[in-house]
Amino acid sequence: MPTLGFHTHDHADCIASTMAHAEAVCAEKKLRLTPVRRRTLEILLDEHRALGAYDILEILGKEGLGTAPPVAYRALDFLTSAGFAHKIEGLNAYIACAHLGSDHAPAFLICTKCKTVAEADTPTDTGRLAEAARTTGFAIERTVIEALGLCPACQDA
Amino acid sequence: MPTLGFHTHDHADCIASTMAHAEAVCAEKKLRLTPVRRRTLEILLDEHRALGAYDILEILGKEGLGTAPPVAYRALDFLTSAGFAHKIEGLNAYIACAHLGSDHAPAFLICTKCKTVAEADTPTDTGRLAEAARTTGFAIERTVIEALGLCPACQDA
DNA sequence: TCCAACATGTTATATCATAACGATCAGCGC
DNA sequence: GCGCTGATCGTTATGATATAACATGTTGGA
Repeated sequence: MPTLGFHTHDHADCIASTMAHAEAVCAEKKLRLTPVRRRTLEILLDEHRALGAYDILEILGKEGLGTAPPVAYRALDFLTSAGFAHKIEGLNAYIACAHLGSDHAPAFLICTKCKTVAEADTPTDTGRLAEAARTTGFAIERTVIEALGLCPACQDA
Repeated sequence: MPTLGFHTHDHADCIASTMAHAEAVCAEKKLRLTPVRRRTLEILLDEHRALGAYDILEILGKEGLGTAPPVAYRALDFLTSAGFAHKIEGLNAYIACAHLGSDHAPAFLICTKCKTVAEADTPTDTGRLAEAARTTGFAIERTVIEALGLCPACQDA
């Protein structure tokens, strides 16, 4: 069942619980949630929308955490590899994972106006892509499932 | 029923029939299939795999059809707007549409090694994204549905 | 014929991303 | 503690993708 995000929620709690979860996963898997990585994840969670690598870099720079592009890209690589964040290919932007903990093939509804993103998780082994892959012998490594459009709020405006 | 592309086929015929179809559509919709646009579509059909805008530009340049990036991007914008080509967001590359004529939400199986792309068309009003959009009031303008991985041939190699 | 819309040519620049290399740091066996 | 090893970081430079802006040319209809 998809869980979606165009609604209000306890934001402070969602940040805190996700950070706690990320720390637990890092401890378990011997990953290192360094200051830059931690802060990058916080920024993504805080905004709750898709951010470009250079948007993040600008914030990191103001806080003295680095100014060169690789700083942001390395942090984002780590977060996406660990499953803590996803890349939105349709926007060349990044977003915190809204479903930490489940092994998932994320699907996104992306508002092109306000850049808010709703994440709907789907099983990894069903759906048209999985079916097509099975019938052709294709080995899926990664899926990109995105819908670009306008969220309810931006349609009204 | 998806039609997929990791198999041999009559390539000359597939190019000819697609070009003929494109011309018919342009005639009907009063679109202008100019030399650059026509040649760009031919290039995409000829390769039958995802090509970057600058790959196309290089070929166009050798043929005297233009050397500056906007030449390629404008042709690609036209082709994608008209539905004759699609952008593969996961590769920042472009490919000719394999299902000209049907109003479709394309789904792709993309080999990251040889860049061959299989296009499976799906109805525009079903599936998880459409369902999620309906339940949230999201207005979909465009969908990006891609699986990146290895095709049968590249798995063996 | 003239106009308006569309298309093209060109320069410059914006945006997104990574290669490469040396310095530094954390964990680990001794 | 010492030194090894692999991960991480800081930095410079560059590569790859994409568009803004504006002048010029072309097309087809009023």
